Order: sequence, then C-alpha cells, then structure tokens
Amino acid sequence: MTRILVSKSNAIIPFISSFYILRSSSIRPYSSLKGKVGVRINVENEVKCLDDAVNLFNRMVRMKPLPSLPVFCKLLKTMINMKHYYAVISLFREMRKLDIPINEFILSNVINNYCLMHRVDCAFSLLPIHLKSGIPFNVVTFNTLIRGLFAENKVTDAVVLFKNLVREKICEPNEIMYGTVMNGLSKRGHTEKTLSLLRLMEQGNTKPNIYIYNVVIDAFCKDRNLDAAISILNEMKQKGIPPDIVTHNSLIDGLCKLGQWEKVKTLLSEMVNLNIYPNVRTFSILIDGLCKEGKVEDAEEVMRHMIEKGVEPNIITYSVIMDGYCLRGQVDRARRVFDIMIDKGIEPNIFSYSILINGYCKKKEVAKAMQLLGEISQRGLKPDIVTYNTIQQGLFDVGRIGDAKKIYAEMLSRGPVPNSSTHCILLKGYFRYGLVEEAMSLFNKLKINREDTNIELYNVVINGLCKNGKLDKAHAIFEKLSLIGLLPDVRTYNVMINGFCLQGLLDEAKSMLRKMKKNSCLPDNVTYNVFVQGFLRWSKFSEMRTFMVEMADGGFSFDASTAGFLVNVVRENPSVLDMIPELHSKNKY
DNA sequence: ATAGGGTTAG
Repeated sequence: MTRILVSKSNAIIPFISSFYILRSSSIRPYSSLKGKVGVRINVENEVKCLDDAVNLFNRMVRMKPLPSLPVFCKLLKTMINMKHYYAVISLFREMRKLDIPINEFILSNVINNYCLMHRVDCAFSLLPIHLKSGIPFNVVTFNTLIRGLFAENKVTDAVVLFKNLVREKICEPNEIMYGTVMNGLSKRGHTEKTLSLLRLMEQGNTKPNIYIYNVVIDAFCKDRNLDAAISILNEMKQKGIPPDIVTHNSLIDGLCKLGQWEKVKTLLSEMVNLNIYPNVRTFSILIDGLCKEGKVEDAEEVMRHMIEKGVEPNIITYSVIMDGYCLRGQVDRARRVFDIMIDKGIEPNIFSYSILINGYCKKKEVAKAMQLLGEISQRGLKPDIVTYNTIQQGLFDVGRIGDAKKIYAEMLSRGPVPNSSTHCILLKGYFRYGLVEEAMSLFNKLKINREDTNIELYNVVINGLCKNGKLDKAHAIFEKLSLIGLLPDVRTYNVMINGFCLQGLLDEAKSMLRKMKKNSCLPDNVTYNVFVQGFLRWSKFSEMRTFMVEMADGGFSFDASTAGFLVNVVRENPSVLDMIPELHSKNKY
C-alpha cells in the first residue's frame, strides 16, 4: 500500500518548483504610547526582559500625573507575551495598593493572565472586582474565561458558561466567542457539536466568518473526513467568503495525511491562482507528508525550493525532516540536520531533542539517547512528558528496567507529572519481563489515587496478566470493568480472547466473541488472527476451517504473526494445508 | 488616537 502512495507523491517536486513565490517584507507598525503631558513611553521598545518591565513600572507609578491606563495595559500585555505571569499578578496587586485606577482592559488582561497560568479559578475570583468598581462585564472578559476553561479541559463548564451567557442574555456572543467555543470543542474531538454551532450561527444574527469556517474545516480534516471539509469549503465560497492560507493549509495537511497527492496538487494550484502563496507552514506540511512516506530526499528538495523562494524553514520544518530520517532508521542523518539547524542560528527546543532521542531509542542506541537527555538541561531546556516517556520505552526495550525505574522516580520528584502513556509504558514493561508484582503494585497505587481510569491502561493490565499465566485474575478485572464505569473496547476483548486461547480454553474464547458482538463491539483483524492462532496452537484444524471462511467473508486476512505461526505448523504437519480454505479477493489487504 | 479575546505545521 505504501509503495503505491510513494509513487503518487513523486510528481510533487517539479510541480511545487513551478511556483513563483512573491514575498513582501513586512514592516512592523510603529507604535508609541505616551503619557498625558508628553512623556513618551514606548513600552515595546523599552521592555525587553522582566527587569525592564519592573523598572518601567516603578518609574511609571512615580510619574505625576500618572501615565494613561493604556500604557499600564500595554505593559501588562507585554509581560504576558513574555510569559511572566507571576510578575503580572504582583504588579497588578501593586496597582491596587497604590490606588491606581483600573478599567475593563486592565482587568481582562489580568483574567487572561490567570487563564494562561491554568488558574481559571483565580480568573473567576476577579469578577467581584468588576462589580465593586462598577466596571461592566463584556464579551471579551467572558470569552477569555471560556478559553481558560477549555485550556484546563473543563469542556462542560465552558459550554455551560457559554449557554448561560446566551440564555440569560448576559452578553451577545460575537464571532470570536463562537470561534473560541467551536475551536475548544473541535480540538477535543467534538466535530459534530462544532458543526451544529456553525449551523446555529447561519440561522442567527452573528454570521460565520473566515475564522469560523477555518475551525470547522480543520476539524473535519483532522477527522480525515476530507469530503465534509471540502463541502464546507464550497459552502463558504458560495457565501462569498474566499478561503485563505489557513484554510488551504488545513486542507493540504488533511490530504497529505491521506496520501491524496493529486488533490494536494490541485489545491496548491488553486491557491496560487487566488494569489495565496505557500508559507512556511504549507511547506512544513508538505515536507512532513513526504517524510511520513519515507521520501526524505524529496522533502529535502522541497526545503531547498522554499529557501530559494525566500521562505525560511523554521524549527518545525527541521523537526519534521529529522523525524523523517529517524523513521527510516537514519538517526545519524537526523543528527546532522540538527547540527545544520543550530549552525543556521535556530536554537533546538524540546521537540528537537525528543525526536533524536526517539530515533536513538528505536535503534536501541540507548546510551546516545541518555547522553542527549543530559544535554537538554545544559541548554536550559526541560525534558517534557514525551521526552521521559520515550526514554523509558527505550530503556525497557533493551531490558534496562532499573534505569527505567530511575527515570520514573525522577519524574515523580521533579516533574513533569506522569500521564496515562507513562503508566502504560511502565506496566507493559514490567509485565514483559515477568515482574507481575511490580506491575500490580503500581496499578493498585494508580487505582487508589484514582489517577488513571482509562480502558487502555486496563487493557495493558489484563493482557499482562494473561501473558503471565494469571488468566483468572485478568478475567476478574475484566468482569469488574463496568463497576468502575469503563466500557471494554475491541482491544479489551482481543486480549481476553487471546488469554483464553493461550490456555486452550477455546469455548470461553468463543463465548467472549459472542459477548463482544452482543455489546455491539465489532471484531477486527486482530480478533480473527488471535482465534486462528488459538486453533493452530491446539490443533483444532477443522474448527479453524469453518472460522476462516467467516473471516474471509468479513474481508479479514492473516497478519504477519499468524502467517509465521502457520508456516511453522505446516512444516511439522503438511496436511494442515488442506484444511485452509482458499481466501479470495475479498481480502482487505 | 491610544488597550483586551479566535484559525493552520513537529
């Protein structure tokens, strides 16, 4: 399958090269703010770091008369942009203490500041100041709060707040508020609700604009539903809203991920006809698409092309190329790209390091990965959750269990907070090396703290127990899933079925298959392969024959592991070959 | 004249 896709992407290079890209140098608007009596304060020019900001603030509060509120506002905003959230809070407190007047602009900045700190609770606690000072709430304040709720994944709270604002007519939502809610929903997988809001807007007074359409189109693209995305594209065109570079980038990304290179080309020429030229994101999307298909040379050529046209690659462009080399196992080439990037004056970030560490781990060169891990802090960076998870997986893969545990301990003491993937990696690792007690002790700790209750984690534990000969314990956990409100998915059933098959309990396995069908969980290719291996293992060849006919009818086929198993069985007992029905063209693969 | 909130790539 990959081979076909690769050949489809070949023609993209000359095609892209045929573009002529115009770049106009952007001129930063001159912005200057001054106090009431001609004291010019240009916040943007004066404030380059936290010290500058605090010094300027101290100067400002001594001026008579005080600089105007927009100057204070601009200063706070500049500090927020520099992510000095704690400092913003203390300066705001200082303003209150000095009785410096505040207004809605100052307040909404401080509210936003709390939201960006992921302290939406503190943001809400500022609302009484509005009431006390007689400053009315407005759509910006509420929009900021909604965004803050989404940022902390409080989706229900965000939607409830939005609905209340509308129902109680507290404020009229504008395009931006709709956009915030729709983006929050779409990024968390609620594409249907996002679409409903679009339809609601079309009925109401606030008509959808380009931002709104872009959110909806991107949501469909992320769902790999390009037909729906393109139908929304046509709707917006019909309403006289021309798609822009963002729209095109979303669509191109969606098409690249589906390997639909012909359509990518069509879209690229359409956008150039509209005088919309590919930017660094467009090129990074194309480069990523090529890399994911193993065509890193073509990706490099697209990169040379973009540079020729005056579009400079950024850290993300280099990242996708590095990851492309790592995917092909050429981590040394990735390392060279990393060095070239540094030579060009682009500082690596934690992504760059995680990509390389992953590359080395996949090649089982864990020592090099560990060395890079050490370099991270030397550069003033911090390993994030992905870095830690990657290195732990790498350590388990080479059997360095003690070191993996040390890394986990380091996370617990210094952060980042382990997530669900971390726990899955640890549990899988323990079970893989037969450390059942270790695994169960971690699992029980997680249960007590109610940290992780997701089906994927339970799948790991059930599978681990089955593989370590503890079928009864696994089955008991499986039976209790509904008590903790978890629904088994296809993988849960597969690991249970495999557990039964390993023990020769084929009737129990079949009853589990009936159960999953009854609970409207459709068996997948893995389910069928697990059964075939079970029949083979216990020499139930005639049952296997019946089963394989059903399998072929469903369009399923052997995977590599079953095929290998079968070859071994046939070598021992050639007559098994006669028991295999011919699997015709119904096969999916 | 001035200031605050929304969309796309690893």
